[in-house]
Amino acid sequence: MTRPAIRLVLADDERMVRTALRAILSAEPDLEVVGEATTGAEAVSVVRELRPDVVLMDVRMPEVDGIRATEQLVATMAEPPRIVVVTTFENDSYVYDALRAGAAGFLLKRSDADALVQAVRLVARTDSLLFPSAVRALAAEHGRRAAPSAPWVSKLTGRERDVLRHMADGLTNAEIARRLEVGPATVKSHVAAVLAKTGTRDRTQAVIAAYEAGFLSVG
Amino acid sequence: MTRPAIRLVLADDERMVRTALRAILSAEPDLEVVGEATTGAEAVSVVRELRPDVVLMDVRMPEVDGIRATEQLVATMAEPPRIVVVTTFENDSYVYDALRAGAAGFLLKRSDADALVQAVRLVARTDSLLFPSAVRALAAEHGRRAAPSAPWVSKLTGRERDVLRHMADGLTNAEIARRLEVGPATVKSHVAAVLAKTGTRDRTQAVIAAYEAGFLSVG
DNA sequence: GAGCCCCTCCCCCGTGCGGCGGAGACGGAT
DNA sequence: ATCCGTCTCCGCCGCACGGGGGAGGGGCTC
Repeated sequence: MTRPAIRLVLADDERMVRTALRAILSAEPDLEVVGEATTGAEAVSVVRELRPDVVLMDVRMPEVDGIRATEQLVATMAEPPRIVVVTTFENDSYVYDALRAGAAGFLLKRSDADALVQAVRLVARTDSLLFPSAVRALAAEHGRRAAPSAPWVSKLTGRERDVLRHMADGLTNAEIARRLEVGPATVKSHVAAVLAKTGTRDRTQAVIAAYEAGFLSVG
Repeated sequence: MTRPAIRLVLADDERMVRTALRAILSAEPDLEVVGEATTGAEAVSVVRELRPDVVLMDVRMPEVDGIRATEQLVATMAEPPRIVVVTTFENDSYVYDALRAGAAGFLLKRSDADALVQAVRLVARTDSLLFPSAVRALAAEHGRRAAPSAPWVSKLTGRERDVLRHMADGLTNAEIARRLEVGPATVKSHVAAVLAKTGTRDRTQAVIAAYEAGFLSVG
């Protein structure tokens, strides 16, 4: 049963992460890391050129993020590779976007080496298992809730949107800070900006406004 | 690294399917089929008794179907096993129900032996991989449209509903007290009860829960 | 280079909020 | 007659929150 090795590309802007992933994956005889990328744009070109079987794609990357890179690859390649989106937190709203963009899998950075390797093998070899097109359908439907939007939506900066999304998950400022990997004071600033722009007085009203404006894809 | 074998229970009303699954799975040294069931009801009792690591659960079964059996197991067991729901068609609406019921995975009957084995190993060993809580969230949301209201809704008293509605209007406790013509302390009590019954931490989370449960008339 | 926006982070301060642990009154159930 | 659930209300406490008013750096445009 000697199959050709599974060819992998790693896309992550942090060298340490790439190194760690490479170390884990290269230890497996049936896995071969054929390329790396440090930005979303680079990921797209590297993947187009090398045509790997699986891509481990970080969400957070300079220039073009992992979601957009995934979108582009899935949309433009005849036979796109299986793309596994890697992130730190499972409740990240990125998840939905990742699935909608066409990601085949979703992996947490805190996964152990064993899980990582098995996940790679799994997505590489099969297309009929854990949540295949069904998930795509779910995510697509989720996204179809693209609502008309309220006036204030367009006035929010990128960071403010991030913060509002997390507010709408019921997180405290401290928790949001941890997830966004910034200081609590920063989150406070963004929250204040969100409250001002949404014309609300506290986080609860802001979340209500978000729901009613269809800002959240749930609505 | 000799780990204890992964203990499996197969639940399927067709003997042929069980035999086939058993043949495939038993060929692997690290997998052990410890029990079988032919109905949903039987699956529940067998699983409760044997406490396997993974259950392969057919959707279509006599008496109680696989979805309900999954629901019951996940809801009632302290440490429910990983339940992989098995079906024939991927666009089956069962998929959504399965995920919502708490299934850890979803497998198509046309999967080859290799995929089956790997899927079992994967769900057994890890809980942080391909589409974890995110899928659950998606499925839950999907279900909300079809079947509104959450379990906690019916448990709220009349007054608690009143208070929750006003909370969802973004009012403070003092404001709610004025509208309901009661003391602020009373509102606090009701709010506390609402938080307890909705399993939320603060009013923001409670409002989110209300929105997502379709508790509000306009949502 | 000046101006502007965005993101980051800091201080102080008042308070709304939620947890904890009560209590009295009413009404329906058995 | 007793019990239980509901609604009403109390005090105390700690903390997360939001307001006010900043500061510094990077990136953009003009």
